[in-house]
Amino acid sequence: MSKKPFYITTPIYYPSGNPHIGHCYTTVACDSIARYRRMQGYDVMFLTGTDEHGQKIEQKAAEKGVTPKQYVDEIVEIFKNLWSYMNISYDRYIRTTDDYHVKTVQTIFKALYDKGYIYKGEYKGKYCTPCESFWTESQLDENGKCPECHRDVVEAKEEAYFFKMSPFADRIEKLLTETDYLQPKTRAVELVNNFIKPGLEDLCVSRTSFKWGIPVTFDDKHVVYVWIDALSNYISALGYENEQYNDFEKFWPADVHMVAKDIMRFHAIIWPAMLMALELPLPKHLAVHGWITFNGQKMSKSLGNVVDPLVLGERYGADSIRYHILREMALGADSSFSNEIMINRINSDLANDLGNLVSRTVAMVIKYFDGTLPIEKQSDPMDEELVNMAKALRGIVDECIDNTTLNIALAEIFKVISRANKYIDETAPWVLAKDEANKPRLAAVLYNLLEAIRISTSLLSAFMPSTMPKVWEQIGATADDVSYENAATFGVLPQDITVHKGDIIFPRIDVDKEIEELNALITAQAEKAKAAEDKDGVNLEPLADIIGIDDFFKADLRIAEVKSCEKIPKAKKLLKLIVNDGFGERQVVSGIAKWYAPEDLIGKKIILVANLSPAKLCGVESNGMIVAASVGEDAKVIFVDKDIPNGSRLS
RNA sequence: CGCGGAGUGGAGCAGCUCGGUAGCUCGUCGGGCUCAUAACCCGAAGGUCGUUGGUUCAAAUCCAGCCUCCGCAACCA
Repeated sequence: MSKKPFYITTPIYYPSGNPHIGHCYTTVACDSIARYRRMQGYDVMFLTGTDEHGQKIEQKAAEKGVTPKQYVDEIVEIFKNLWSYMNISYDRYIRTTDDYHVKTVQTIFKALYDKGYIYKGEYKGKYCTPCESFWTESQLDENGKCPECHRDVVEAKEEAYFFKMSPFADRIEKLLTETDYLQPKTRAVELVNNFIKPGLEDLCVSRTSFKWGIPVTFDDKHVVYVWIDALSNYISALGYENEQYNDFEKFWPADVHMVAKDIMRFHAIIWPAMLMALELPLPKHLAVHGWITFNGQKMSKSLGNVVDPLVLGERYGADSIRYHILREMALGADSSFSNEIMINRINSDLANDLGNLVSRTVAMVIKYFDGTLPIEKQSDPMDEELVNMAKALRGIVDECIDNTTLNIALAEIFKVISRANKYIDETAPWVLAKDEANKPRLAAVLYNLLEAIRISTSLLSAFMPSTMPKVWEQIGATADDVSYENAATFGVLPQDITVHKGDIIFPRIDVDKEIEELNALITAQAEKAKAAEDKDGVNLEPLADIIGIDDFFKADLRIAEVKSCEKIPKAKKLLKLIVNDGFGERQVVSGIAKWYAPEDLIGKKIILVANLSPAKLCGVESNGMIVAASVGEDAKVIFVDKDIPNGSRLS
């Protein structure tokens, strides 16, 4: 009998920095599903990896003075260490720099080219430099200018290959709206309205502006751009068009691609289009989860709230972290992370409910029966509810795994654990123990508790693989006792089971103390990161190419005074300013609304790029540009002395 | 009027498809128990379900308007 295959993937992560708890969530979720499927008897292929090409990696490596490969090698080690620490049971780890992957990508690129889906797109095209967009003649506006910003377009300097997406638009729309490919489906409308209805644009799939990528075999000026390079990993890792592996037939199409919402679009539209072009079957499900937010904010290094999963793991154990993120995250929605939420969760569910249940049960078996239950038992109608709940649990969890609702799976398991705690109160074993005549009843109660624990923890072991075996040791269960097959049956443990007192499985955490220490740790970490960045200067853009003084004077920089300023309602980032440049008043639009309120600017003098060609932003005309300094993600407007007259030129 | 989602006791969420007693976890307060990790069990307080109007015998649930928040798109000239 051959086992049924099950193929699940994480995205391949971009190693431009260390892994954080967001990477951790996706990977832990996939790992739990993979483990559960293995328990169920599937032949599982669980793939993760890293996406190692691209300009950003090239730059980062250059800043550090190492080759891109050396740079990624180092970070890949960090990823692998974290996965090993978190007990991630991946079957394969793919790196896009692996030879076999390179071969697959090159073959795919050529195949799409030969089929006519990829074409060299630039030489007849027009390029709008600011928009970084190519346009065909027909797309230009009535004046032959960029249809987006209505400024001059130039013959493109960079030729590029394009992937024709439009032939697949209808099929992709159907895939999103009429099948259960996308989980949850709520975002399908958004995708269809934003991308498919307006017409799928052809996708630029090669670059000549950087070298760190997979060369196009038939045109070595070009490297393959991220889409085809990265997305192909899901099939190259199975040996599609390469010699490294040969289980493509067995595992494709994938059962689940799990991704965070920021890359949903690529997996919902581009990836299916590629597969359609290659005439390959489509994956069955795309499970999209949200971000882990920190106290409601998106995690970011500059906010100093990036949580290092390794630090947390060392303090509380990998399984506690696994449990917390799996329990908090609902499919499709963001979940809020904070040290307090996490510690409370660990305390109340793992320490108080589960850990304590094991502890008190084992203690009673030892106290009342010297560790070994007698064969003779006496059941009671009172037992039924607990027994039935435990027996039904496996079916419920199965369903949750099918639907990728891991948080619900955990909630259901903990319902049984909770019921078991209640059962102790109902049966009051310490009362039974007072009368020798009640021993058979007492033995039955304790046996039922051990069984409830056995069933819950055997199912839980997919989610918390390292601590559950410790429980089994204490309740005296063998590997066979805690198998998936036995998880739907009550009464599997031997009637004369012997338990063993062990260490506390989930120690209670002192909330106040830990939060204080964690906050200190995070602050220190943020400061250290900041200091390192300042030192390395990684925040600074590289210096631009040398220019002559003539080039400088091409830009006419003038002092101007802000007369009035208001927000542009439709735009989030834009302010509309009326400035006096000495000659008169003009309207300028600037993308600084995030950092400046209109009243911060009125009356101030600023530097204006006065001879910039006019442009429309969100439909509002802009004549010129306000000079500002970029400080990391932020922008700081350069204010100048009040005494300088309007219209003075910078030279 | 670009597209979409969401507003439910102190916090986080479920319920809304298919109207009929507003539910869960945590927190708070009170009680119980003593097997256990100051854990466990029971009970209570606390919500006009964003707002206004409509449909209906009956609206958290259906319809319309409005307010607020969030995401996507657009947009840092």
